[in-house]
Amino acid sequence: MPELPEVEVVRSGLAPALVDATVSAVTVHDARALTRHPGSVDDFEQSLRGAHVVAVCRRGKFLWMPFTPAGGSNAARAVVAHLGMSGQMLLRFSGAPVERHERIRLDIDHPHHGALAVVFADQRTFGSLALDPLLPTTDAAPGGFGADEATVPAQVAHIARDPLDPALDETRLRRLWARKRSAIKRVLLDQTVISGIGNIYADEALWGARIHPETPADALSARHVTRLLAEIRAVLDKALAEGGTSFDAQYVNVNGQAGYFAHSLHAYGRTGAPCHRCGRPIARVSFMNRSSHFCPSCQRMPRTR
DNA sequence: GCGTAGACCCGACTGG
DNA sequence: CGAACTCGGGTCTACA
Repeated sequence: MPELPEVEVVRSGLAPALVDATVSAVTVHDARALTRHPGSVDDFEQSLRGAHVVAVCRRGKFLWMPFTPAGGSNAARAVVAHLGMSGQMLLRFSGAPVERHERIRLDIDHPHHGALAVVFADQRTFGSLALDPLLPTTDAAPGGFGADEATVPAQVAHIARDPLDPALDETRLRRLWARKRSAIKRVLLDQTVISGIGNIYADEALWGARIHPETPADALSARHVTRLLAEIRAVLDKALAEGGTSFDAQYVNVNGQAGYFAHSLHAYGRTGAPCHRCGRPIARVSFMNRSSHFCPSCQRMPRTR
């Protein structure tokens, strides 16, 4: 469930069940899901058993759950979750059968919802869970969506704030974009500049702003940048409202349900189909070892450099 | 030249 | 044979 809207769907689905819950058991089916955990599998299981979950937070495509350890006092660490290309967080009843591609299961007890299972399933294993220390944010603002505390996990510290974060530093963002000679699409995908945008929403936002994906970022006018930022926010908001983009059963919410935004796409995956603005066919080019979709007629490169 | 920062490629997987 | 909503480490280049 990879980009910001899909990850936010997961965050908001997990929060009611996980905030205030206590972890009763941890089952690691596949140690590859812990490649980003600094300690051993045993350390992961033992540190988490009996832990009390304080919040479910998100910045860009990263999720984290601050917790107080069994018998502990304050939340100094968090479970960091990244879904990679195919990760899912599923909420199941206690004792539910092992899911296809299930990598890790957390059994939890919630004061209102009772016993539940949180299942991390991941076909391609690019996703992971990890325990990570919480560090203060450099701007003293809350670490991300769903966070009250001004902290982020160490693994998330280098990730920029996302377009839906009120603490996003737009001045810094404009300055960074103005300095980059790389193609704007590449820059949109750089999570240290602005986070949460992946291949789908980069193509969609550039289509909406009528900007060619290979336009050098520093060639964009202030007006282009304003339009692009507005399109980014609009497409992410709309995708979130529609439950995210689901092409297949891979991208689902915590209850296994797909989102509807795939029906609203204008560029991504529409190779050869008529542009919804001008009717000319959407082009697909290979770019950075992945696909870029755009309208060659509506999205022109600027004439000057 | 050295050291550093930025840019970019590629591998890490499963499976339609 | 290799589509695919990911990330970061290694490596190369450019420059002070």
